[in-house]
Amino acid sequence: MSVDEGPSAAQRRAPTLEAVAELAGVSRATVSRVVNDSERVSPEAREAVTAAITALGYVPNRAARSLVTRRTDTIALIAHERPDTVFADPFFASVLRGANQALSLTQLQLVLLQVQGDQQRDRALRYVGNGHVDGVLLLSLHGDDTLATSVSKAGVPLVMAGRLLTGEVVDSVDADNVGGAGLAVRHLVATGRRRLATIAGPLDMSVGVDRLRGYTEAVLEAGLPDAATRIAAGDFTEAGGRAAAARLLAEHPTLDALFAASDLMALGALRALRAAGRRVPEEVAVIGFDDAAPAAYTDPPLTTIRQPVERLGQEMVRLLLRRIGDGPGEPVAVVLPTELVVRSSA
Amino acid sequence: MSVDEGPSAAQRRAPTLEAVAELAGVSRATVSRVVNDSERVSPEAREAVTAAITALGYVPNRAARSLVTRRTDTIALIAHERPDTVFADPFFASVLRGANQALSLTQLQLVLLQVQGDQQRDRALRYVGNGHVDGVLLLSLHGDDTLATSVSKAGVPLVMAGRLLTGEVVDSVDADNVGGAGLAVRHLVATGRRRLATIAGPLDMSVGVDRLRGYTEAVLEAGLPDAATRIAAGDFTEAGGRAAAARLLAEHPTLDALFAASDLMALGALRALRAAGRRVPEEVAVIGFDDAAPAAYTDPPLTTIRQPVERLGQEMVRLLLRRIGDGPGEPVAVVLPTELVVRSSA
DNA sequence: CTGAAAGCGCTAACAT
DNA sequence: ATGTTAGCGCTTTCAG
Repeated sequence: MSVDEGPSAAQRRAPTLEAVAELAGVSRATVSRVVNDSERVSPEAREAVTAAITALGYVPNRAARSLVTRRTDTIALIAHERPDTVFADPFFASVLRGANQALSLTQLQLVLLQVQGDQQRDRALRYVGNGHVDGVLLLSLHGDDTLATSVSKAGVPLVMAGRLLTGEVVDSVDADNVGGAGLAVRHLVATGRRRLATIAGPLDMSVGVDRLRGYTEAVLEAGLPDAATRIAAGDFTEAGGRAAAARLLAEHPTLDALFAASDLMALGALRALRAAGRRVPEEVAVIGFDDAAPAAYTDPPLTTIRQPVERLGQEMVRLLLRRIGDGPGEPVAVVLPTELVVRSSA
Repeated sequence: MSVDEGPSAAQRRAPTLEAVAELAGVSRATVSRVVNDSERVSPEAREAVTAAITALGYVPNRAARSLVTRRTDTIALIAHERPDTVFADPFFASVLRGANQALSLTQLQLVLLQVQGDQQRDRALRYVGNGHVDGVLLLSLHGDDTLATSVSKAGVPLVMAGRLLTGEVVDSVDADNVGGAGLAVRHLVATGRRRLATIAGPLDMSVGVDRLRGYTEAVLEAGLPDAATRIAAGDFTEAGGRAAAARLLAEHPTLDALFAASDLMALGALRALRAAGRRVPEEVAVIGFDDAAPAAYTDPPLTTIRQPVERLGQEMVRLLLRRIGDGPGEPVAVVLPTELVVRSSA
């Protein structure tokens, strides 16, 4: 048995302002005022209108409104990813969740713009640049910054995650990656480790750069200059982490702790260590950053530096809303705290 | 240094049809015809218009168009989740990716409607019911079907993932869960296992029901009626899987194979087995369904039944587009094949 | 094949 | 405090 469809929504025309006005015995303008709860409207009028609205099930027509106000009540989330990349990135999903949450307090809608090739890039840019959205959230997973500046140049409010490596400053929200990496190092040192090494992320992304910098600064501060030289590059993937760990292990057989700049790389490191017959954490402690991939899935659970990914999404929206409301101004860079989450005895 | 913002997009008005018409020396109507590449337009006119369009960088104003056509060129993805649920579900992200991919071939935009409480539910329903979108993709993670029927009743084209348990039929795309579970059982039996048990998913979701049914039918067919009684309920989470496995193990200490109806539950089972000192897969083989959670993260990698999650998203969009284009008709239920992916010697 | 004209439903001056 | 009016940019009859 199929669900009864009735007349399609496109056919059965929704009630208009006009209808509400008539039923309430006022003018369209008054109804509009009530709907946008602006200006002074007499209590009686307001009540009559409200009643009519509920009676009719009136919902404002977004298109009509948008046509005159030039606002769209819509913001775009642009995820710029290379063809090879996983859109199913848990980081992305968590940010999305946070953003949606913050947005659910407003009347705004979120549209998703996935950018892969140059063609999609241009399409997204045109879409955004032509007033189809009130603002843009940019998740530039690859530190590719031309999108950010393009959007910004188009005069559309923009908030990005992370920061640009070019030195240009746009509104952004980021986790305290430098501080977090320091946290990891100090934890390892405090638990007696001395021969540290790190698996760094891609250095064309601010997050990769910052986590490496945090590591380096902290090991130097701890009086472990050698550790600052034990660096292997990873690419934020499990395979990359595994390979990097294997290399480090080969070059520095005596290392007793590994800081991986991402959760997936930490997982890879764990595997490499196991494959090499090293015991974790007895022989080699592993600590990773937590980018929302299931770090807790590892066995044993790895100690991690947690960044508040969901909150990051929330803050991005909050900042964007502020910018949309207040207009342009000095760019703001919000930095969210990171946190050490001890999960094993490492 | 901050990015130069210039006049905001809202201020600097985008070129209109009118402008294009003037530059091309034709009427607005002709430009409109060219833009919608419809009707007969003389080659010369078409060319002049095209040139003017590129010269001006014209992009149609969606709001204006939508106002008259009553189409929105927008479809909504509704994810209905209970408060406790993970939006960061890898399944969701993969479906999203697939949907976006299919959509990128069109001019449609995707808006995301996250539904958590009743309030958000109603809001989404009003939004959808009032012609703000041309169609709806429903990811009812919890088998809650009232949303589906509500949307359908509102006359808005709808495609859901999975199927309704009420027996109502709406357009849907689903993986072959029954067949997949059968695949798992036959694989286990073929590799010499005889004392099977299953960790079932929630039975208020079609996916839970179907995977259990597939298991049951297959073990009966294999002449293992006892296996049909060894069922523990899980909730698709790692913790649930772990607890269920522990229970099964306690009741049936001699079991030699476990079919988990989700990847996370398979992971939980793996942990429970390890905690109980059982070796995997030597003593107990574990096989799980692959819902896009990182099943490959387990160590050893688990053999899984893969469902094509990304394609599911694509097919949902395709079906929806067809429905939007062709209008109502007999509901279609697309079933996607599942596949055995052998990863260990289990 | 093309143009003129009439709105789509709403908001925002401007009156009153 | 409320009503009147003039569009927003586009599509779509209807004439020609």
